[in-house]
Amino acid sequence: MEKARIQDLKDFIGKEVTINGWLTNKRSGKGLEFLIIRDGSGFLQCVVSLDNVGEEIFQRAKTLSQESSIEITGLILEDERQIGGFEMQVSDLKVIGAANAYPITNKPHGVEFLMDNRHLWLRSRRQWAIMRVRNRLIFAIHNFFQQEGFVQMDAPIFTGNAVEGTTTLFGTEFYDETAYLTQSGQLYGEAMAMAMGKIYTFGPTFRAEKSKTRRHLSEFWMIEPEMAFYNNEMNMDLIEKFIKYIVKTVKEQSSFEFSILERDTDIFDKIAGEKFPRLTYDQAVRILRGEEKVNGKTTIETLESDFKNVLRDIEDKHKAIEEAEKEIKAGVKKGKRNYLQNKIDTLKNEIKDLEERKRVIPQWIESAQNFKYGNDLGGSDETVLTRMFDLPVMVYNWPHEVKAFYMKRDEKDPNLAKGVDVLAPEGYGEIVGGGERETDLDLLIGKIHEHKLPMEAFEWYLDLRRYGSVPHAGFGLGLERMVAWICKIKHIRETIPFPRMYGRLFP
RNA sequence: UCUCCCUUAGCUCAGUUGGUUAGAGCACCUGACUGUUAAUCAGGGUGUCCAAGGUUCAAGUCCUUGAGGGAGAGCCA
Repeated sequence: MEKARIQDLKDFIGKEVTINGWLTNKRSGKGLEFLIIRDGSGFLQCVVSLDNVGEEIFQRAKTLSQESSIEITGLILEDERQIGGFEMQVSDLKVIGAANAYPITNKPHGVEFLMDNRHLWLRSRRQWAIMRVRNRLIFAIHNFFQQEGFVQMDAPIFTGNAVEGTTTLFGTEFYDETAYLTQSGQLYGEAMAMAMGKIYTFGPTFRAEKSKTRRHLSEFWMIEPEMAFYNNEMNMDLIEKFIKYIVKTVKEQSSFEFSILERDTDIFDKIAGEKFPRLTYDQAVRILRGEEKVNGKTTIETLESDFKNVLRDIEDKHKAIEEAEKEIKAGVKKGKRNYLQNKIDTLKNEIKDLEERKRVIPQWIESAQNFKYGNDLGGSDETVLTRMFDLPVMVYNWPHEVKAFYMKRDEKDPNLAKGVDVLAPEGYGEIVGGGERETDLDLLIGKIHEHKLPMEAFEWYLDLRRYGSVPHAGFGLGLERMVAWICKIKHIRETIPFPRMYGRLFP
């Protein structure tokens, strides 16, 4: 019997095939078993009918437990109602490996339980979809840079010194010396760019920040392009072209995954079609404080109307809960009661989220109004800024004090550095940070002193300015933050197969 | 490092002003139902109420300390 993967079933309509997979869910009727199987490439409902297969195979199907691995054979039919659009009329079923009391059921579980069972959680439909999008994203990123004539390079993971002195590093042993796990491949990227013209790194990055937030990992993957003969303007053009390419490609290739994730992809069309707002830091601060309007509204006005909407939503949901509870009290059938109880639970969770927003929006308003010129943008400030545009927002020309030592000083205003941050919409915040690099040897040496970094460790880097220095620029993109935003996942821990974060080293 | 919240059955949770024998759904098992979409319906039993100490006639419930987890701030991609 010919074997097939679920993703290729369109070539097997009306034919009999064998599929290897796992049972993900099961429903039953008299003389009928509906097995929902997955094989890694998709999902398929397989119908086992007592009349077709006989008593022995039917019993096998009836007692099959969740996540048992099987070899299943049958006729493939088109059926638009089913997941994936196909269905199998089963003629044979073999059990490869039975699963006993699989811990993750088709009902809700808590975060801690799921994280402890991450090795199994990856089999679930949502996690499957996220990992598939991640895969597509990685491929699209490589495609983009290869098409643009970039050379991929691997930067070292062991490093002898910090790139940005402020960040905490993971120390490790390197023979008789102390080495640190890399927190950026950028300096090495600059060296390689002088050899290749345009390069990009794609590798793991480690930061020992004791951050317990939804946007932080201790180990994450970063893409860092670096281009010779590039200024910050060209850099921003490239970033915009890059993000437009990514969202367009991923939308085309992952529609099934996005439907599982219930991700509305309309915003990707807007992003691919419209020009990204580019704000100087000064202008971003004015907008944030409510001194400058966007589309006729200030941030304060926008947030206050958001706040009112939140209050109204909370009230509506409380009313809906009351009504459902009344209905249950009046006495309904068990099925209806379960349905209503589920609805109430969902509403309660939604209210929790809304209460969180209700608590937080006034704080955002206050922090935006009182924003101090010269500071870096905080998490809420980023959310507020992007809320005004519903597009990725580029903020450039920053006060040089908040940026890294290698950032190029603005010729027109020595207080500014030619860096750029790209803020993702929908509350996701900074996904890209980059800028033009300092080429002035003396300024660079001064900055290394200022940041109290060990000069001898940077001699090789200074050589890049001594031998044929050119204007150059680049940026860094956090893959997991990108995946989180593209999939509209709340927490970054679901965007990488086995997250390493503060308080989590297993499994 | 700081602030707030949580910890009750294998899992998700409810448990009123402290008051008798701590509950529900799911998972699991048995049966019913010939097209189910988290199928449904009937039946079946399970607890170190996170730990230690305290208040009280009486603690899952109140207090103190500790452990684990979550959300946020700072820092950052």
